[in-house]
Order: sequence, then C-alpha cells, then structure tokens
Amino acid sequence: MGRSPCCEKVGLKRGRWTAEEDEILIKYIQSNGEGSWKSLPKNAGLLRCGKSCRLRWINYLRGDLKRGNITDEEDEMIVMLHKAFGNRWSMIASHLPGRTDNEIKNHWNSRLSRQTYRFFSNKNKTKTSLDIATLVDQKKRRGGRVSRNVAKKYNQNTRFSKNTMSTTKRSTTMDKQDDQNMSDCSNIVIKDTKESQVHDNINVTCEELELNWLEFQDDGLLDMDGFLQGEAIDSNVVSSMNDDDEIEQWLAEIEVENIKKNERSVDEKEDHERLSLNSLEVCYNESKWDMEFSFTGFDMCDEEDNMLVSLWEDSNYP
DNA sequence: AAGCTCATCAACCGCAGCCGT
DNA sequence: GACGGCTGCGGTTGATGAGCT
Repeated sequence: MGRSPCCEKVGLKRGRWTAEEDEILIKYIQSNGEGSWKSLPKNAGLLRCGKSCRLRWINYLRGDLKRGNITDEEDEMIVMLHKAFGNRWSMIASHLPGRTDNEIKNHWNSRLSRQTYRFFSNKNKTKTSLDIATLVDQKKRRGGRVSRNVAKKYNQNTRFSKNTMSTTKRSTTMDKQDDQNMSDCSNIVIKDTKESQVHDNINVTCEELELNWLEFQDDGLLDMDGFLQGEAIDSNVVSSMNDDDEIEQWLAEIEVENIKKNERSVDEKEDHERLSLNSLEVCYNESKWDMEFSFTGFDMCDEEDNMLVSLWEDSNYP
C-alpha cells in the first residue's frame, strides 16, 4: 500500500499561478488567516491543492516578503548561516527577514555554491593567476561554467566507494570518456555525501590514493571561504601540491597524525563508529601553500549534511 | 535568425515530524 | 504505543528567458 497523496490531484490545477488565483488566495487568508491548508482551497474556491496554496502564500504572496535581489550583506549572512546550519534553509531564512527558504535555497544553488565550483587549475603548471574577486560575480558569464546538472552528473562518478575513507581514491576504472568529461569541467565540485559511506579503514596508504585526486569533506568547504575572500591565487604556487612525491609525503604525514590524534585503535571502535576527514586548513606563508588535514571525532557517517569538495586536474581552466 | 545552452525562479514531490485520537 | 492527518522542509523538476554560436 503506497503512501496516500497529500490531496486529491484529479481536477486540480498545477503550474504557474494566475493573478486571479493570487487574488483569491490573498483575500481568503486576509479574512480567515493562515493555516488549515488542506481545507483552504475548497473553502476559498481554488482548484489547487493545499500544499500548493501554502507554498504560494509563503514564498510569494505574504506581505512581509522583501522583494529584489539579495544584497551583498545578505549573501555574507547566508554563507555564514550555511556554515552553521548546512542546508537547513528554513533555519537560515529565519535569520533573514523577508526572505524565504525557497529563495535562499535557489540563491545558494544558483550562485553562492558555484563560487566553489571554479577554483584553480594546476595540471599544466602554467603561471596563471586567478583573481578570486572574479569568482564572486559571474552572473553574466556563460561559457565554461558548470551547471548544477553537469555538476550532479559528474558527482555521480565521484561517490565514495566502500572500504575507503574520505580520502578515497578515485576509481581507476573510470573510462576515458568520463575522464575527459571531468577534465572539461571545473576542478572543484561540492557534493552531498548523504548517500555515501565512510568506512573504518584508518590505514589509508598512499598507494590507495590516486594523487591529484583529493576530496575534502565538510569543514573543508568552510575553509575554502578563506580562499574566496582572499586575494588572487597564483596557480603556479598551488601547483606545488601536485608534486607527486610531496603529496605522497604529505599524505603519509596525515596518516601518522591521524593515528596520533585518535587514541583508540580501529579495532577498539564500535561498529557504528566511522573515521572521517572533516577539516582542511589552507595557509599561505610567503611563498608556499600549506594544507593541513585533521581528523576529529568519529561517527561522521551519521551526519546528514556533510559536504564534500573534490579537486581534480583541469587542463582547460581557467 | 535559429537553435542551443544555461541560469534563474517558481512550483512540485516525497519524506519526516508533530499532534490528536 | 499505534495510527492517521496535517504541516513543514529539503531536494528536485520544469518553464522561461537571456546569452552564445
């Protein structure tokens, strides 16, 4: 027995609301107040389902809504609140008077999240500087941009595989077409790890990691803001991260630090506990980029809103 | 000018939580 | 505690228009 529909859909109108419908809804709510959404359409004489009425009212017709573009201040607020709350859009919206969760969600998906899609290129180790300021306002830019659909498509290729941890290796069986697709894409993608699994394997070895394919989870995203708010990134400097030997050494150090920081051995952990990389710090000291991971806590697999930032080589961008 | 791609926004869908019975 | 209805939330889809080739 399937779930019963929220409303009787037969005969109900769908799609865009007309001005007449808006007027009817406004008048009804002004007279009778919000609530009782299920019975509202019938009482008001609207051929809409209750949920549709509620959404229309909350997202569009409510009198206290702020119109117009989201300001820079609101942008900053959203970014900060997203750090704190993740994708809890209603929570974020509650801190932004006149803005709805839907509006903020759309804004985030279409603009703010994209700031981290495009990042830096390093495969060719060419001396190209990337002005981060240009990442902020790309509204007019068309070419070379990664749409959500494209990003989603590529993300499907980058799910966690079982028996790896968050610094899992990229599938070596990925076919060349996928490789090509990915290299045509931006070199950073944010992906939701909700369906992903993070596993117990603390003993990640450098052999298990395909170099230049690194994934950072959750807090990594926060620290990316440091990049975004900073000055231009010289990809020639960043390219030092792609030195295989250096990265191997770097990862080996991570592993050692990881073991040090976690007093208990893997064997002592309960089944439900998971090890996860959840912090990435990036510092720039005069002439060198330093990156530091930390593993804090366990049970990360229970987190619903983990975000993962993936870097890969991009020979075409910028 | 036509066709294509993509960004944006509005709306829909399914699920989970709350609450009353 | 079980059940069902209602509501709210977050993810996703679809329509539309603008920009690009």
